[in-house]
Amino acid sequence: MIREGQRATECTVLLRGFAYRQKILSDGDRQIISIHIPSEFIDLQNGILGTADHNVQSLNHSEVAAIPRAALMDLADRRPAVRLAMWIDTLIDSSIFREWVVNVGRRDSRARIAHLLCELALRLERTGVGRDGTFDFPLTQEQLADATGLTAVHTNRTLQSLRRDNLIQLSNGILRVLDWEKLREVGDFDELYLHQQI
Amino acid sequence: MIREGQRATECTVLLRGFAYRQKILSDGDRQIISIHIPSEFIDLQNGILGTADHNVQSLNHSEVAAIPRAALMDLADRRPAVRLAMWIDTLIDSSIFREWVVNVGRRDSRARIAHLLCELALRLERTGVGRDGTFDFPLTQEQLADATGLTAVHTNRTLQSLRRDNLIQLSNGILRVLDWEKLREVGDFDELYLHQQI
DNA sequence: CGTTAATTTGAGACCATTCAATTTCGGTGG
DNA sequence: CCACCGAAATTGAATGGTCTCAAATTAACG
Repeated sequence: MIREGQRATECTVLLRGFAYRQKILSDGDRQIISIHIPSEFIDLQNGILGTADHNVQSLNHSEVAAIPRAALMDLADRRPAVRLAMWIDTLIDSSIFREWVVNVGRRDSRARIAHLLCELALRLERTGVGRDGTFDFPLTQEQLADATGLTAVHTNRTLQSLRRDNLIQLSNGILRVLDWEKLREVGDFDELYLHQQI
Repeated sequence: MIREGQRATECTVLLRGFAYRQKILSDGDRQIISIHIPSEFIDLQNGILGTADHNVQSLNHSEVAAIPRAALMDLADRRPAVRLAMWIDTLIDSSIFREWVVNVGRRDSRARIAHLLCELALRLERTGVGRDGTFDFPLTQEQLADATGLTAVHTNRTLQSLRRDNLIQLSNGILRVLDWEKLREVGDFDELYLHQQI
């Protein structure tokens, strides 16, 4: 959808499906930097900064709305409320990155994955996708690994351990959270950083 | 300087000295999320979001300017250029976080530290602090460790390995980059993400 | 100088990786 | 509907990078 180094001419909002942002290292390894669910801006920052510093890919069949950069800037100039909302959107984005730094920097594999699952489940719930602790979750284990800084093999084993403890159920692209409280605890999850309290 | 959960009433700009932002995990571990040098905003995002989601600490004796949140917002409303500049400032912040996710997520200890040193050296150079590859660098090895997701012990050994290869010199709070190109290569460093090209 | 913080060193343990092989799953064509 | 295929998930065993714990050395500072 967007390639690193590319000049931004428009901004896109994800309407349906999942998307993710990633960076590729010189040795071919990759790190997934964020995962996006419907209704989220996926490259607002590129629109403002001008040059993309990372790639954006769609995860499954997805649908986006592209807004010309100029139109967006014009809107921002004329509507203070919209402008502030967009700024806040990018700031929450930023807050999530900070938490991800913590996640990959200081948590062990179980906590990393539990934390990521908590975050996504909560965000999905908040946007009304999925309910009763059941969500679409189209990430492969390899993608999950690249998002948590682990290998696919170890991600597999860690997921098994979370399943064994009856914290989650994950198969066929469907995630079911069986024990919210425990999962939160394992993932050291505190949602303050999502800045979602209304 | 700022404590997690605290309501923001003012924004601060760092005038002298270093500062850093950190998050403390429930088990007491900590992750340093960013390091700030003079002339940078250290909590603009808190000013806009309202609640701090992390702590900010000063590293050495430092000096800051505190701007009342209301005054800043007022300025933003009346001066489009300033407003955009502030937005861009927070976006570059965000871009740096993304790179840090990659750094702690997918690079080994040598690369992590080399990358961090490259980033800071470049930022210091750009703001005119230090020259000839020589910079103030007041981080202790423990803080360096918390910024790279390593332990202090391993950070020590890794620094020794970088010194042994004549890439850097680091002691008494002074960093000297001896071989820019090699250090860049070891750290897999590409400055695009700093968005500093003028 | 004395005291505490910071750095350095050593050895052993462990979490996560690597490499390779096997099994399961989802989709496709005959 | 079954056979087939590639992708994804799973398993095993060995390796290795980083951690842990503890002690020694050096630097910083009043």
